[in-house]
Amino acid sequence: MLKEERQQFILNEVGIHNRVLLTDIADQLNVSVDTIRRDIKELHASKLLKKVHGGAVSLGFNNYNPTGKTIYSLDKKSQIAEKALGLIKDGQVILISGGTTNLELARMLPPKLKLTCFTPSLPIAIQLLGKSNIEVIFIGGRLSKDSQITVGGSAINMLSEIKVDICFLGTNSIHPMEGLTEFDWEIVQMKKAMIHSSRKVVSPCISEKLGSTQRYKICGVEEVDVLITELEPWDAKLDAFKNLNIQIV
Amino acid sequence: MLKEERQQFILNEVGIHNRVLLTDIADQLNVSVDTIRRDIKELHASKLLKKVHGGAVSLGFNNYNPTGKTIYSLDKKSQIAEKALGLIKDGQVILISGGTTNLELARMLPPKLKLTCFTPSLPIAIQLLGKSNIEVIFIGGRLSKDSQITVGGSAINMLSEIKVDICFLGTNSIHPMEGLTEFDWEIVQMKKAMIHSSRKVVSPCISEKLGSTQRYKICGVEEVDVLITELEPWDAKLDAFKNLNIQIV
DNA sequence: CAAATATATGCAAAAAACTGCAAATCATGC
DNA sequence: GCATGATTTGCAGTTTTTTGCATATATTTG
Repeated sequence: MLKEERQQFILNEVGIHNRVLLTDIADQLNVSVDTIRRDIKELHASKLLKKVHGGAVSLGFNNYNPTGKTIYSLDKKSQIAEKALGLIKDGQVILISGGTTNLELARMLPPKLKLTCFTPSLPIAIQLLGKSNIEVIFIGGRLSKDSQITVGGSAINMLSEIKVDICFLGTNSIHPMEGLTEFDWEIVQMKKAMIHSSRKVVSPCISEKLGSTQRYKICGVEEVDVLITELEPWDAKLDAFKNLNIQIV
Repeated sequence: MLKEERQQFILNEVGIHNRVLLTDIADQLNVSVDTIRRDIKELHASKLLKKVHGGAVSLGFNNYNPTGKTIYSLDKKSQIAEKALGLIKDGQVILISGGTTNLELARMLPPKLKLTCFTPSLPIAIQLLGKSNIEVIFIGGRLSKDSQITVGGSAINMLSEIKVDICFLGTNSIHPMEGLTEFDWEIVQMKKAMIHSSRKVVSPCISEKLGSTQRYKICGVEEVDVLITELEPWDAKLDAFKNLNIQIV
C-alpha cells in the first residue's frame, strides 16, 4: 500500500470520526504503529490534522458535540451509517429521526450531496446546518429533554403535512413478530407519524437491538422497507428477518 | 479514549449544564477522578472553564460559536441579559428570538425558574434544554444557515397559533423614528410574526445599535414595550427614545 | 469541632513517543 | 542487468507522558 493511500485513509477516518487511534489505524492497515506515527507526524506538519498523544483529531475538533453522550459502539454505528449513505440519491427529500446512529449518518453526509432534510432532532439539525448543500427543515414542537427531539401534537401535525422519499427511522427495538417497539409513548407517536409521511422507511439498527422488544408498539415489521445492521448478510442473527419482505443491507 | 476526547466531553457537559461534578464525569467515562481532576486543571489553565471545589463551572460563555463570529461586547450583553431576567416571572410563557444577547439570556435563566419557552433559534434551544424546569417548544421550519433560526411560512404559521406573555426580540437596529429594521427579509417576516404573537415585546439592544437602520422595516418603535440596553437610564444616547411611550431599563 | 469529602503530591506501572539502525524497496543512470 | 543512493519501513532501546493509587493536607458541612 502506498504512503499516499495510507495518509488519505487516515484523513478520511479523521474526517468521519473526528478522531483516530494510532493502534486502530495500524491494525486496520496491517502496518506498524511507527509507520502510522510518521504519517500522522507528516500530516500534522502539513496542518491537515492535529496530532495528539495516542492518535490524531480533526482540526475543528473542539466543535460542539451536542449529544454529550459517549458514543460507544461507534464503529458499528458508522458502518451502518455508511451503508445507509448508499440509499440516498442526490436531490432527494429525506426525513431523519433522532438517535446516535442517525447522528452519525448526518455527520457522514458528503458535502457535495444536495438534499432537503426534515428532522425533529436538535443534534442532527446542528450537524446538518454545517453542510452547505443541505436544506434543513426542523419539525417544530415540544422538545423532550432526554431524547432531544421534538414531540407532541404540533410536531405530529407538521409531519402530517409532508411526504418524503426516505425516512431513516432510528430504531430502539425490532423483533420479527412484534415489530418496532419503544419505551416512550410520545416518541412512539412521533415515529408513527414519520412512517406515515414517508414513501420508504429505512431502519438502521445495531445488532444488539435485533429481536428485543419494549413496552409500546410503533408498527409491524412489514411497514419497514429496509433494515440496516452492521452484520454481514449471512449472519445467523438476521435469519428471522429474512422471509419478511424486508430488504436487508 | 483520547485525552482530547475526554476534555471535549467535559467542555460539552459544562456547555450544556453550566456545571459538572468530578465524580459524575469520572463515572461516565470510566476513568479515575484524578484523571478528570487533571483534565479540568488543564482546561482551567487554558481558560476554557472554571475549576471549582468538586467540579467545574462554565465561565462567561460556552464555546459553542459555530458562525465563528467574534463575540464582542460580551459584558454588555450579559448586563442586558441580567436586566431582562428581572422582567420574567415564574410560570410565564415566553418567546425568545435569536441573537447572542438572547443566547446569553437563555444561559442565565436560573435553574429554579419554571417557564415555557418558545424559540426558533437552535443555539437557544440547546441552551434551554439544559434547564430542567423549562419546557422548550421549538418553532419548526426551514433553518437559515447563518442566523441559525427557523424561517419561512411554516414557522410563521406555527407562530400564528400561539400567544405568549413576553417576547424577547433580538434587535439589530432600532431608531426612534424608523423603528426596528433588519437586513434579512425572511427574518423580518419572522419577527413580525413574533411581535404579533406576544402580549409584551421586549427589545434587548446594545447601545452600538441604537439609532441605526437597515434595509427592511419590522415595525415602529411604538410596538416595543420595553427597551433594554446596557446603559444607565440617564445616558444621553437614550434621550431620543424617552418620550415614545417605551419603558427603558 | 469532627466527619466527610475534595485536593495535592509522590510514586510506579503502562502506554506512547522518540531515536538510531538495518533491511527492504524503489528510482535512476550507466 | 546491475550498482548506487535515496526513501521507506520495522525493530529494539531509551525517554517521556499518562494514569491510577496511596498518603498527606485542605476544605466543606452539619
